Amino acid sequence: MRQETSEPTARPTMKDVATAAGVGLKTVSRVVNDEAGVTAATAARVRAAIEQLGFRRNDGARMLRQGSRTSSVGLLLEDLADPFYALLSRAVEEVARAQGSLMLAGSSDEDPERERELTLDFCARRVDGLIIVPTAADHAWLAPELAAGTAMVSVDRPATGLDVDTVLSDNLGGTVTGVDHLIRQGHRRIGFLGDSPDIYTASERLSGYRQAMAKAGYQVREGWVEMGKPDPVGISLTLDRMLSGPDAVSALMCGNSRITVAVLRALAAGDRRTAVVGFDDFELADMLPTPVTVVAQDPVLLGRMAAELLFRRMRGERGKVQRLQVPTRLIPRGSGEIPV
Amino acid sequence: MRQETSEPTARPTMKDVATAAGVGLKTVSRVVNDEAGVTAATAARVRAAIEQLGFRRNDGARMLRQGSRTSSVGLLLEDLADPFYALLSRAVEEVARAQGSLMLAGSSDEDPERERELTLDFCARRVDGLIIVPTAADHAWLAPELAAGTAMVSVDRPATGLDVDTVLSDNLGGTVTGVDHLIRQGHRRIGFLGDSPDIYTASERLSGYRQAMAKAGYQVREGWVEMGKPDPVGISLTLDRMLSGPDAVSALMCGNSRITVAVLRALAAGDRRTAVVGFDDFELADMLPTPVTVVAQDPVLLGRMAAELLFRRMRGERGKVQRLQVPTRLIPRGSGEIPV
DNA sequence: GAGGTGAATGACAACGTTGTCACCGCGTGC
DNA sequence: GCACGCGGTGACAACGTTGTCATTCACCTC
Repeated sequence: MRQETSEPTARPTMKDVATAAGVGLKTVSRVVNDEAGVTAATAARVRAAIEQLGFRRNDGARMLRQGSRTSSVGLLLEDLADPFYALLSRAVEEVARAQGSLMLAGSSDEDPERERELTLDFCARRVDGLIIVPTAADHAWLAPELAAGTAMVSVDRPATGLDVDTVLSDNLGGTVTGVDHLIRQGHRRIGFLGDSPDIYTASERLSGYRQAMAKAGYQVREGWVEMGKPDPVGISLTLDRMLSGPDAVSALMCGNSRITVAVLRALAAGDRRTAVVGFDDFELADMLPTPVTVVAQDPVLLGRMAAELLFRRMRGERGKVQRLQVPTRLIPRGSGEIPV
Repeated sequence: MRQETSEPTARPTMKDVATAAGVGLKTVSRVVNDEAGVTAATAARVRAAIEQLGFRRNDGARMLRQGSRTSSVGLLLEDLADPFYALLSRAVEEVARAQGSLMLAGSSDEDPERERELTLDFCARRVDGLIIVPTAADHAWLAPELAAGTAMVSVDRPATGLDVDTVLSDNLGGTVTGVDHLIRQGHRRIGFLGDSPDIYTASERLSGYRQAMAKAGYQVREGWVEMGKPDPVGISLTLDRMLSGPDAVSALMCGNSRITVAVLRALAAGDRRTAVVGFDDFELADMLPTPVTVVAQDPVLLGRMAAELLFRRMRGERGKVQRLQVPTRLIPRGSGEIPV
C-alpha cells in the first residue's frame, strides 16, 4: 500500500457493500452490527464484500441516527504537556476507555478565550461529557450547554459562575500542613511564593499559609508574600529580597512545583541553606542534593474521580451537585527539615 | 443553572429555531453560517431564537452532510502521561488547533491490541488524519484505512508493514555521539542499558552503541549490554554485575530517560563515581548532585513536524512517502565527563 | 402597464446510518 | 386447500445539517 499512489478514493458505504454483495442495505447493517436474522450464507457474502471494499462503519452517521450519544468526552485543561496534567489526562483517558468513550483533549493555556472556543467546539461535536480545569474567568456561558444535557465536571479548580460537580485537592489544608511542618522545625519567619492570585489553587494555598501563620501566632511581614506567574528571573530577585535585611525569612513555602524548582535553582546559585517545602510533588524531588520536602497532590486520583463522576452523570444519575476533595500528603525528604 | 434539576432536555435543532423565529429552516442555516442573503431584521429574529433556545449547531450532522472532513485528527502513542509524549502531544495539539482541528488522543500502553482498537475507533469516527507512535507489531491492518484516504504519519518509530510518512529522532547517530563522548573522556569499558529490543528506538540505540565501540576499536564484552523493560530492581542487579569483576565497566550509556533515572538511583546508593550519559533529556537533569549529561531529543519538534506533514497530506499534497530525521544534541553537564 | 431584475426566502434532496414495517416464501395444522 | 406463523429480507423514513433550485415580491425600465 503506497501512500503516494493512493487517490482520494471515496470511502465505501453500506450501500456500496450491499450492491457488491447483492443484498439490501439493511442486511449489511444487520451483519455489521451482529444482529440476528441473517443466514450464515448471506452474512458470509456480506462480510466478504466488506473485506474486499475495506468498508468501515461511519460512526458519525450512526450516532446522528441513534440520537445523542457520541461516546466521546472532552477534556480541557491548562497544558497537556505539564506533568501534573499529563497524569490527570491519562487517568481520564483510562476511565473513558473503560466506558467505551474516546477523549478529545485541549489546552487552554490559561487563556479564557481559547478555553471558550475549544470547549464550545467540543460541545458542537456533541461530546457526551466535559471535564474542565477552568481558567479564572466566568463560565456562565456554559450554562446553556449544561442545560442541554452535556454532563460536566470541574476538576482541580471550581468553575466560577457554573454550578457543576467539582473535584479539588485540599489546597488550603495541604498548605497548612506544609507550613506547620516548617514551624515545627523552629521557623517563625516563613515566606510564601505563589502563582497568580486569580488562579483558585494559588489563592487557596496563600490562605493556607496565612492561616497556619496566624494559628501559630506569627506575624506575616510586609514582603514575605509574592504572587505571580513563575518567572525564574523574578523569583531570583524576590528571593534576594526575602533572604536579606532585618526581616529576612529562614524558610520558604512554594505554591507549586514550577515555583519550587525555580526557587531551588536560585538557592543553588547562592550558599545559604534555606528550608523549603513545595506544594505538589515532582519527579526526582528525592534525588536533588537536598531532597525536597513536598505536599504531594494525587493528579491520577483527581482525574479518575472527575471522570468517574462524569460518567455517573452521563448514565443519568441526578442528585445534588457534588464537591469532592482529594487529600494531600506531606512527604518529608530533607529540604523542609533544615533547622532555623 | 442547577445541574440537579436539569432534565435530559432534547437539544434544539435548526428546525426548532426556525419554528421559534417563524422562518424557514434554510434561513436559520444561513444565519448560523453567516451566509449572505438574509435581511438584518430576519437575522436578528433568528439570532434571538438561537439565544433563547440555547441552540448550537451539530457539527456531526454538518460534517456528514458536507462530505469527508471532520476537522479532527487522532493521536495514538504509548503513554500520554510520559513527559516525552506529553510534550509531543502538546505540539500536535498546537498544530491541529492552528488548522482548525480537534485532537483525539489515546495511549496504547505498548499493547498492539489496544493500539489497534483505539486506532480503528479513530478511523470509524472518520478522523481526517492519524498520528501514531506505533508498537512493534505489524500494522498492515491499517492499509485499508490509508487507501480509503485517511492521512497517516508515524512518529518516533516507523510503522512496520505500512508505508507512510515517518518522523524519527536520530537514535543511532545520537547514541554514537553519546558513546563517543565517553570514549573521549578515556573510557574503553562502556556498558549499555536499553529498553526491550523489539522497540525500534531501543534497537537503533543499541546499534549506535555497538557502532561507536567498533569504530573506536573497542570490544564489547559479554555482559556489557542489557536490554529490557526498565525495572528498578533488575537495573540495580545488572549494575552490580556490570560494575564488578575483571570485566567491570567504567562508564554507562543509558537507552532512555527512565533507565537513566533508575541507573542514577542505583548508583546513588553505592559510592562509585561512574560516568553516565543518558539518551533523552529530562527535567532537573541539571540539578542532580552530579548533573546528567544527555543526548537530548526534541519531542516538541518531532510532534510539530509529524503534525505539519500530516496536514500537508490532508491538504492533498501527494509526492513520495517522506522519512524525516530530527537531530539530537549532546548536552554535557558533568556525569558524562567523569574520567576513567 | 408589461416585462425584467435581483434579493430574500423556503421546499426538498442528500449525506450514511438504523428503526419500523411490510413483504415474500415456506412449512404447519386443520 | 386454506389460513397461519415465522424467519429472512429489503423499502423507506428519519437523525440534523447544507446545496440546489424554485418561488415570491418589490422595484425598476421602457
